[in-house]
Amino acid sequence: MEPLYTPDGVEERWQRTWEEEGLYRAGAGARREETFVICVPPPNVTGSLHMGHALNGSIQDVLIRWHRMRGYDTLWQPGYDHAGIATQNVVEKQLAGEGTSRKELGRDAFVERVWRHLEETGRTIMSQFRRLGASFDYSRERFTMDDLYIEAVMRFFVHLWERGWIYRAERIVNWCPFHETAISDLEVEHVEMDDTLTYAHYPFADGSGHVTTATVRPATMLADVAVAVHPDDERYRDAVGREVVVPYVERVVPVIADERVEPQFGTGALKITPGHDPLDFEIGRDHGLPTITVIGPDGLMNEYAGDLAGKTQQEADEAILAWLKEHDQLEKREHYRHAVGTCERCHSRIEPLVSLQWWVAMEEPRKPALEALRARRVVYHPESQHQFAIRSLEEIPDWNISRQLWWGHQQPLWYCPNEHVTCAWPPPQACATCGSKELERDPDVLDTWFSSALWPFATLGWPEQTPALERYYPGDVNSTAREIIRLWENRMIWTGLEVMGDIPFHDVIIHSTILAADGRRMSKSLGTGVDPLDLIAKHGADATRYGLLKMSSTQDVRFAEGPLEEGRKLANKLWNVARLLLQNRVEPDARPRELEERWILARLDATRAELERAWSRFDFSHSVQSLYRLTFDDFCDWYAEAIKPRLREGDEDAAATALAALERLLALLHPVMPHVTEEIWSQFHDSRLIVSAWPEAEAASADDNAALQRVQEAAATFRRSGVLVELDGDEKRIFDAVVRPERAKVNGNAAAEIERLRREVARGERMLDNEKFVANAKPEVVEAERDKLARYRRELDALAG
RNA sequence: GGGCGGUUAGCUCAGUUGGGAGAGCACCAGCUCGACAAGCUGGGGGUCACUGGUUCGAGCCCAGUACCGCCCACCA
Repeated sequence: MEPLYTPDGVEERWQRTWEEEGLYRAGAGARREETFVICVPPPNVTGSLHMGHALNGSIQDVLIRWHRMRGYDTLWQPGYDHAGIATQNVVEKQLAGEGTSRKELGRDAFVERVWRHLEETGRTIMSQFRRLGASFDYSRERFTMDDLYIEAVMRFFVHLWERGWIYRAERIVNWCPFHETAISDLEVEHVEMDDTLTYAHYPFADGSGHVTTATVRPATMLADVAVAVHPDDERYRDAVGREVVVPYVERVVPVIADERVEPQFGTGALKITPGHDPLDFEIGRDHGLPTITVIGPDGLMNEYAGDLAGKTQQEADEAILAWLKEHDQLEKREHYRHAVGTCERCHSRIEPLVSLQWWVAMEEPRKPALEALRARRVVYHPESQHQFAIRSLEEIPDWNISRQLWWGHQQPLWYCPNEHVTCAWPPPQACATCGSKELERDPDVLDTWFSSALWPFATLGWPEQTPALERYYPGDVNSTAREIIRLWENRMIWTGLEVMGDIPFHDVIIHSTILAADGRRMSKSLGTGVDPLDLIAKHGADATRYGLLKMSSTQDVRFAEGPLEEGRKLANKLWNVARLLLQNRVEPDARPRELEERWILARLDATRAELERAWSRFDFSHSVQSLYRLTFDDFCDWYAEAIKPRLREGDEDAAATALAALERLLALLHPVMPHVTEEIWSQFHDSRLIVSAWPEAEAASADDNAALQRVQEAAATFRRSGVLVELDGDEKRIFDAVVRPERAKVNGNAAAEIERLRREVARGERMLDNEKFVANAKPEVVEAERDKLARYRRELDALAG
């Protein structure tokens, strides 16, 4: 063994070995009936490992490896999401680069092209996860576009249809003019943009003056059907009920009153354009106004735009502005900064568009999920996110599930010439209503999240009642980032309750976001991303896992390399103490004989308890800190130093107990740092640590702990002041072994130490003289103060006397 | 505009029910001891964002202010 631990080669070797020996497989090493199941948030099939994956992978792997060692039948389910709009976007961009487009290719050729693209560059993340040491059951990899998975999606759709929860409605939706598809509210990204607010006169039809409205999109005036004001707005009291003339198109429309108009904004008069604005759509609907559409799905002015048909919106804006100027109806234009909806994939400006879409009515399906959250059968961590998840379900809108895309699950809906709709799977032979055989399938595909919502049970074989589904559903934990609570987590809960009759997991971990060092989000487009694979290459997978876990918490954290270096130091320290202890090849023996042996076994057990407590609460940051302290302070600095003289004398008991203690230390560290621990383990075991037993709880003696604490305090006093506190027996022996007073060059300062103790004594006396403190503080707090005062007085006497 | 979180050492962050202000890194000084200089020992460094309140006692509880971040949102 070399003195410097280098993870290169070692880590890859174990990753191969574990997988080849089947130790990653579901159920490997199981010694009990209970299962422990996590399904990974399926990454995009075209994606590559980023910091979020690496952090989340580390968290999940700690839980999986810990439970595997505890003997559970574990399954960590891997797989990929087809990521409809994202993947289609990538391929469309390629086509654009080749001077062609999906429309030129046609649907079948395009989908073929996507598959080819995935064969070349898809499905790479799972191998990157392997390099992190993630112990997925890779043999069970699933993809949302696998034939069996498609089957599940279709069957689930039909199930919802039969429940009567799927309906078609014409509504205003978020339309992406680049992808030419509707997207859900959750896929819209609001971005602050500079804009211009145009104030235009709408003359009264009777020629007596005008009302002024403000808009950022003059082109939409062509579709105006009213002007609305707030009912309590004094300025427009007389205007309500009269008629105005819309500029350019010179259409006569009413002035109406509606409470949803904000009197403070602009002029307080709002032009109503139901075809192109969500608020206007609602107001128009409630007032029985018609809907006019002048912008088409391609973002250009359509045939209802009269002489502006075929123009871009910008051209239409300019034409209308020119008209307003010419007719002296342009009041002013002013700079205006506001949030504009954009497509989160292509960043095109969202076009609110009235269109016919399919929806899932959420009123019924959300109920059991809400109940499960309220009853805390499913709990989000931290608590604030649990409350958020509940609020999200309380306010959940109906779900627009159809997307006008080609890459995805085509809806199992067919239309006959008589306009009947048939929903069926497998594909029907005839219309369910009229029996017509002329069926045409709905071209739309489903929202990507529709298939993701089925992940916990579809990956196990649903709708078939497979043995895997029987055994591994429901699962236990799900771990993810904040932003997909609504998109994914809540949906898995209601779909699980709906078709499986049970929740998919009982705990949801919402982990921190790792920000770039400057506090901005890590993102490819900003160039602020840090590649986890680079970190692994530099520090090793163990150190990277350690560092990321250290950075995990409930709040966002700025990325720093310090914690990873800490992890590397820990691996190296462990490696070296193992070198020391493995010099004496004896059988490990866990029967402690001496004080320091009883003490280190007690410390190991205390850390075991701390880890169990922390991991049960999904607190990983503190757990790795416990491991660091245990290894450096307790194991190396005290225990290893204390037994060195005995090892030198050839004390076989000391060597045997030391190896037993090392075994436990390796076991405790394994879930966090699997590679270095397995490598050391293999030096004195034929078995594999990954499937070895997690240490059992042991009884510990408080006296041993107190004795060691006396030695540690004596050491601190000696090092600070040069004063030797009297000790005897084992305490003296350990003190001599660790501190080596005969060789120590103590730069102690007794005078300063005496001064320090005097201050402490004075402080203690002040507190205990304070009657209100003694009367009001908890008895144990007062008692602790008395103890401390007594100790400081004792030490002061020893030094000064 | 609404909701949530943050502000503690030069940096990244802990601080569990109110009672000694901490860790790692960085910095300074001293140490080659039977594994480890990627080591060991010691040290310097803080108005716990600000203002007010409750309390014998506040980093922690309450009210407010400032700044930062995230999520949500139909002020045209």
